[in-house]
Amino acid sequence: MTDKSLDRRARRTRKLLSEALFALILEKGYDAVTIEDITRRADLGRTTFYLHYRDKEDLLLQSIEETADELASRVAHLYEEISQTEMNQPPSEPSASASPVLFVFQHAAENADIYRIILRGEGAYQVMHRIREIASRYAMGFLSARFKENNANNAPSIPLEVIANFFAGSLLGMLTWWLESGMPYPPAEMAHMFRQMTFLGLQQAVQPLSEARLGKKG
Amino acid sequence: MTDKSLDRRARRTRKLLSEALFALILEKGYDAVTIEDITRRADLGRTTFYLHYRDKEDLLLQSIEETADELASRVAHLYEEISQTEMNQPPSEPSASASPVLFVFQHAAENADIYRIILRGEGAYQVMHRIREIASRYAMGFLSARFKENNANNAPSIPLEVIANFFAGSLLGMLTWWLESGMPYPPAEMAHMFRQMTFLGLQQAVQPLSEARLGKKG
Amino acid sequence: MTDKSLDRRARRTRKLLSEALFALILEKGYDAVTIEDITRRADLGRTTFYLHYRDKEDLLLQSIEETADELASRVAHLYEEISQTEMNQPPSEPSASASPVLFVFQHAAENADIYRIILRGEGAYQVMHRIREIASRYAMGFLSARFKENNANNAPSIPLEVIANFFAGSLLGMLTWWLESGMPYPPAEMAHMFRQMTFLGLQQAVQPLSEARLGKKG
Amino acid sequence: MTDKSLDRRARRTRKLLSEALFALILEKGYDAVTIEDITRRADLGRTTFYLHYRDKEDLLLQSIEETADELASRVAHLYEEISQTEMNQPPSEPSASASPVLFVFQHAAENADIYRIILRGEGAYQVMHRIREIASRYAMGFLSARFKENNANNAPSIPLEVIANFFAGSLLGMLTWWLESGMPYPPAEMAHMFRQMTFLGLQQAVQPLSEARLGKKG
DNA sequence: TCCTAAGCGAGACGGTACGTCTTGTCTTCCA
DNA sequence: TGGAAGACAAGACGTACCGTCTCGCTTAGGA
Repeated sequence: MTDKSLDRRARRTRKLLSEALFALILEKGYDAVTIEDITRRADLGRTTFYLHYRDKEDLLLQSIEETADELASRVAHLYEEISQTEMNQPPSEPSASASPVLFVFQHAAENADIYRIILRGEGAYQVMHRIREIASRYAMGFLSARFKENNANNAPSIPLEVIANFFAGSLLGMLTWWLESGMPYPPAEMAHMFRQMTFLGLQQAVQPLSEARLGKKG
Repeated sequence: MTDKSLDRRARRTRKLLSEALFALILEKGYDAVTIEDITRRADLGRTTFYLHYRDKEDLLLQSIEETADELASRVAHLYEEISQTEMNQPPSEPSASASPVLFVFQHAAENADIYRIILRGEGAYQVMHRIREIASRYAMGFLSARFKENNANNAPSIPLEVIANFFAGSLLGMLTWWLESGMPYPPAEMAHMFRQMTFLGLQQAVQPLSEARLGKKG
Repeated sequence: MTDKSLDRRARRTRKLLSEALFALILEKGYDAVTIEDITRRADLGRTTFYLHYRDKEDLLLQSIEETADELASRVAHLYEEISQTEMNQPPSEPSASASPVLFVFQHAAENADIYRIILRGEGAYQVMHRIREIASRYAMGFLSARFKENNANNAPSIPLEVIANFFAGSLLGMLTWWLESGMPYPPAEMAHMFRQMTFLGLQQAVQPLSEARLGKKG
Repeated sequence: MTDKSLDRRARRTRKLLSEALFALILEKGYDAVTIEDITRRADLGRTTFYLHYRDKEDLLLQSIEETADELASRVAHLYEEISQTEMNQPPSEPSASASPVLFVFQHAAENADIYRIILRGEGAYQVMHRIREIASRYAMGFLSARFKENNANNAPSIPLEVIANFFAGSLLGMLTWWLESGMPYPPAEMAHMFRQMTFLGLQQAVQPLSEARLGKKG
């Protein structure tokens, strides 16, 4: 069954099903959602579900796939742009405009429901894993490039793998908290704060005036 | 039914059940574990399960409770000690010995199975939530104390709530990755790296020589 | 769910179930029969049982219904015939050919298994009750007609209700004994003996020669 | 565990249990009664039940035993008396005073609850069977004696076995109907009507004036 | 215009797990 | 020692979903 062979009707059916699933997950949680719940909500017969999906999980994964793919490819694009653009700029001023971090917060805001579902770990541990991987892989690439540039012959004080996963974990953690709290700050601000905390550290965040800190140090 | 009224036999039964559950979750994943799986493994009758727990979830939660409580109370203790001890020390040198962060990594190493289950979000989203809260609440208290000390009249550049959740998210992210990767570094090293990345930022991690950074800044 | 809407498959399933039930009741007694026994014997899934019946009792009752209805309607037919035919004949010669009593014994012989189950009171006290009512109601109608014909202005020495129930009780008692003893006499003979005992009394049965009795009476 | 070894306390416990059982059977029917229902009603622990009885059925049987034994022995006594007394009396005048039939109705009236339970076939098919046997055995003996007396060399027109079972069936049928209808006639009247119907036949009952019948015959 | 393949609804069916209920055994502790 | 309390195994119960299947209906696009 090629995607091409799907006529309009089938496509509509699939859309109805995935919308019903998302709505129901947010209402009752993934586990409590029944295939019949889904088809009843979508006003379809239970048999029809199995005409299109193997599983509740299959439906969820396929429904999320699109969003995840979009995120992954856009991040990849941005990463390439940045690699070329920022190469010649001081790393202490992380790109503000087209930053992948900003993009992620924007993307999450646009697809808040789906992100909430993913980040809650509803049903599909794998999806969360995949998102985590996308983030850490991006960080990995970015960091290794940056590191090579700056310290070609010194090993980093912290293994890149650790840094990448720290970065990914922080990002997912921030996203989760942000979405669960009802997105109390705009994406741009979140991205800014996130970059500050990530790159400059909490110390600087707690002591806003860099002079204060440097003064104490000196 | 007071815990006190539980005689030795009942206590043993409960222990058998929770051990069986942990083992089975790690083998097949929470969802795939059946009540009968559990009782068969524990060599008990299925009815007996319902004599002690309402649910598979009830068993999991009660079994985790202990570990979570232990963690929470120990962290609380450590926090108090630190509040008193570090008050008079420069914040740029995070306590290394009795640090709560170190303690968490140690505690996770000791209870690796349970942590893995919790952090995977297996079955109980709430448990993960609770752990996240413990972490962020601790961070909140710690940061607000630190902030008051240093900048009594300046608002922090980043809201404390955001910082606390960033901290909690990072910690859980690190723990998750660390446990899923088979704990490739000892707890002490993890705690050290985590503190570095968290407090001093990734910039410093990528550019190991503090001179380099300070030089660029200066 | 009309009987009409049941397609061939469902009808077959129901038949398999009721046959299995009858066989098992005769093997182990109603109480000892398990739903799973029934479905295993019928080569069906246990769930399928509940698709068609609420209960073991529901299955039994529905399965018996048919037989009971058949009996009731046939008896009603016979009763009407007799009412018209015997009206003009001396009541001292109970109809031998199309007698309802004979019919009942024949019907019981044809459906021996079901009758055995009913008369043993296996599981369903109500069924036995219904059969008893069919018999007593028939007798009631028959007797009241006969009585009016003969003694329009004299009250019977025994209340008709009592007579009718005596009749019904005798008939069921005879049937029970007959079936439990392996039907040692043919239905016709049973009907004949039953009519003799019922209408002419045991006295006559013990003293076979009518002369002897009449002589004593006269 | 001899009956002798039962001290007063144990005897009281047993009595409480059997009373509870009877009450509960009449309330909800034998099948619906639970061991715990019984012990709760008797204000005893469930374990205690098993100290005295194997089963719910065991309790019922043992509780009924007494009544059944009493009936059987009294009927036996009466039978012997009658055998000696009525030998010399015309059978057309069934003994009215100390008749076993009358006794049975009286006994049933006195133990109405137990009889109702037995005759409904509640739980113990065997008990009903035993009662039926007592009745038919008695009738058997009585009839064979009577028959020998009157027609030593003629076979009876109806096998004695059949007559005896007819008699027993009629009696149990009458009793059942009588008790279920709330005993609408006094025992003596029931016994009288029963004897009339049984010995003289329904024909006579329907046509109260013996002349009418004899007239038609002639 | 028909006809024909696909989407779809209805619902029987086998299967697995659930949580509940009752039973009968056993052990411990109390009066 | 009789009884109370209650843990436990065993197993049937009725329910809820699941995924498969068969049977018909409808409906839109190609002959």
